[in-house]
Amino acid sequence: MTSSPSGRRAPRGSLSAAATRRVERPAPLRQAVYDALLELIVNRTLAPGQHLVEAELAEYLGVSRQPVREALQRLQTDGWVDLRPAQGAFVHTPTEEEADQLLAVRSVLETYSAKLAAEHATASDVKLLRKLQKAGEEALVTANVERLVKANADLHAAVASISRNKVLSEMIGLVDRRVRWYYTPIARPRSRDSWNEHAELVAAIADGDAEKAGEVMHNHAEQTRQTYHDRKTPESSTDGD
Amino acid sequence: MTSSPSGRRAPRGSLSAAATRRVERPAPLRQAVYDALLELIVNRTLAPGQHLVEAELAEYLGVSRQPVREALQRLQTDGWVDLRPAQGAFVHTPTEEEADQLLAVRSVLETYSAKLAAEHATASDVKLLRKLQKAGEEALVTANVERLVKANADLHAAVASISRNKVLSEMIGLVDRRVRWYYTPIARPRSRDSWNEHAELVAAIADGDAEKAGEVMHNHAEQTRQTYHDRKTPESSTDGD
DNA sequence: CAGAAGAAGATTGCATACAGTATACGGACA
DNA sequence: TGTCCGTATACTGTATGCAATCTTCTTCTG
Repeated sequence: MTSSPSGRRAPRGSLSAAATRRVERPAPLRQAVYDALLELIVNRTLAPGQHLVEAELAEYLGVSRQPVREALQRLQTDGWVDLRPAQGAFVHTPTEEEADQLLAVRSVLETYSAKLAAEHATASDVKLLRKLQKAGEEALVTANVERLVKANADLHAAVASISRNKVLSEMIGLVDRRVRWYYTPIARPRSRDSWNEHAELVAAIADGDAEKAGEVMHNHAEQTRQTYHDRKTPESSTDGD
Repeated sequence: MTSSPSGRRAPRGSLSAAATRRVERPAPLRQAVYDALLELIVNRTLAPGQHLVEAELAEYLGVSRQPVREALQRLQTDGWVDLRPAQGAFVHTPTEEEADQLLAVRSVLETYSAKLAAEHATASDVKLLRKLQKAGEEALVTANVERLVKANADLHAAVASISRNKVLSEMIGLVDRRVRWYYTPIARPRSRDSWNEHAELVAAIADGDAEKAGEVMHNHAEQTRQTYHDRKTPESSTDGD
């Protein structure tokens, strides 16, 4: 838990492997801790409402409390944990209301991002989208839930990226992950419809039809929201949105 | 700086004064530090690009490095500083591109919030809006820049609050403050127009006309964006947006 | 004189130690 | 027997110390 004996930087030897954007910077431990904790929260190892004791997390992750605290700070501002003064961190418990509000905001943001994407998409962008779409369809036929969820997230992220608005893109990323967190445990069989809508979306973007793209995305998002509300009989689980 | 001798909680004597929501919680130092640093950044005591040395800030604020570090964490995730590994914190330097992207996102979010506000506004909500509008108009005639800026922020915040979507409201708050930070140093004489548009907005919300409210807010935001781009001759300074 | 290697200072990152506060348990008293 | 109070324990909040790293200045060499 204490100290790694030697250095932790990548060797400076050859420039050959410089393909990777940048050599891992000193690799702040807090970032690793943040990722680890987020993973634990998302996959529900740490249940909503659970009290996170710094010392326990620190020991579990093999670091001191300091990086854990810093990670918890970020997790709070990103909405994953609540930090009650003098009491500590608690995994955030999503409410019905909050989930709906997030879905609403996501709808607005994604609609806009789809519009922008249609305006800015290059040929290679469209190519990427089609590739992701194909990956999704394949995951659909193999009924591989994990791949399906990932394909879905990738496609949406790609659209956001193509919008060329970084601020927007980051915000969508944040909102999206939280929505998925709330949403995933709820089984729903919307995958086929969902990917049909994706196909429509990609087509609209390829055409550079901003209005259409926005409309499709809006309906897509509202469908998801509706599905969320309609859930009553948790059928077989698949990806969604 | 170190320890307050006695307790800091309010006496439990009578419940009469329970009007104040909650007794001041232990008041985490990091929060105070966060507020202090944000203030210093916004009013440009800490210039964009400036290197923030933890030890200096700590001494200046009369605390140890720890709370400063935690505050810097939050400031980073909120977009006010950049935290370069092993180098420290630097006040974020806004680029043209980023400012425009923020303005775009804000436009989308505020438009939506105006729509929702029109749908949810109660009589007392409208009353509050009219009061804020009046305060703005008064600040306008007295040409009190500071009051004008505040009145403007208050009105927008009120609309966001009336939308009854907390997630949205918080997001707008975040984006708004950053926009204002980029925007304020640029002189612009849009106040009169701006408050006329505000009046229109309030009227639409009072009518419960969501479409109209959204449209007015959209135009309002796009005007601001336009003004931002058109700035060439920094005329007399006033509030804006 | 230009450029590179080296050393010293400054600053971050992480770990540990201490103090203050909240919660839980147990006993005394009505 | 129930309630209140006091004590003990656990955990957070803050401060300090140390090692690793980055920056800058100096000095040496071509």
